Amino acid sequence: MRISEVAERCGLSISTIRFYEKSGLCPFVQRGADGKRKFSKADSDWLELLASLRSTGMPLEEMRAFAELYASGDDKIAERKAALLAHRRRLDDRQTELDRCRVILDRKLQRYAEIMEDQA
Amino acid sequence: MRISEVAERCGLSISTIRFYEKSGLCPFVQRGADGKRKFSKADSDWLELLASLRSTGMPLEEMRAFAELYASGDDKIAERKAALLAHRRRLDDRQTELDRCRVILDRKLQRYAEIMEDQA
DNA sequence: TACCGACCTGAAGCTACTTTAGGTCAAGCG
DNA sequence: CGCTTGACCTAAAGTAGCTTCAGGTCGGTA
Repeated sequence: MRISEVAERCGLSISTIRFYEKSGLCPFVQRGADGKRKFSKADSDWLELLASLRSTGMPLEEMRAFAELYASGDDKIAERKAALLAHRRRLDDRQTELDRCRVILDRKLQRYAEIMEDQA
Repeated sequence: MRISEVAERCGLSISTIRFYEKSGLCPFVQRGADGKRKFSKADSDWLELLASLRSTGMPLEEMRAFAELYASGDDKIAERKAALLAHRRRLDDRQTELDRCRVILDRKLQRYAEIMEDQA
């Protein structure tokens, strides 16, 4: 698969994919004789997972550690699961924060609506 | 109110508050004769609102524009409401993305659980 | 043959902070 | 009284996570 296709699939930009490779988040991506990256289905899936971890706030450093576990195969499954469970909790925190902000925002919008009512 | 109290209340760090002031997000904060910032209740509330906008992804540039509307008082209420409504939609997008990532994460955790089952 | 589009690299630029270095001032203590 | 401590101040440098830019290599097409 070409880099543009993978970008399309996983929702990361082409430069972000290159940046991730350079940062050691997917060091296993192959190259063709022409020097271009060749992505397998597994590579694409991995980048999609990375994208969803990143977009919910996992730091690159932690993703790099996770990538290393991933690279050393199924005997690190327990550690990989632990890493994702830790992130799962962070996701719940995000949800809480999102709800909290929604309340603040909606209250403010309500107040604005009332002021505009009075002005009319 | 001292800067440390405001930081406590609104959940921003002291340096972030100073940085926000320098960036024009709260140019109205008063100073004492000693040069120290003196925050009113309104200042604190404003920073709390900023914090919740920021933590749900509003860019500083947009916050700065919002701060300008805020500074010019109640005749800009309609525009302020429009800005918050636009952000409200962004918040919904975040929610959608969060849900999407939760599904991916939970599916992955499920897979790991199965693999560990097989290994046992 | 000349150009186009998709890829490549390294380096600089950008956003939103955080950290550091160095300084002021009031309060408390021996 | 001098000394330290702690909370504040500033300007500047550092950091994370990208994005953009400048410049170069291909394979295919008019």
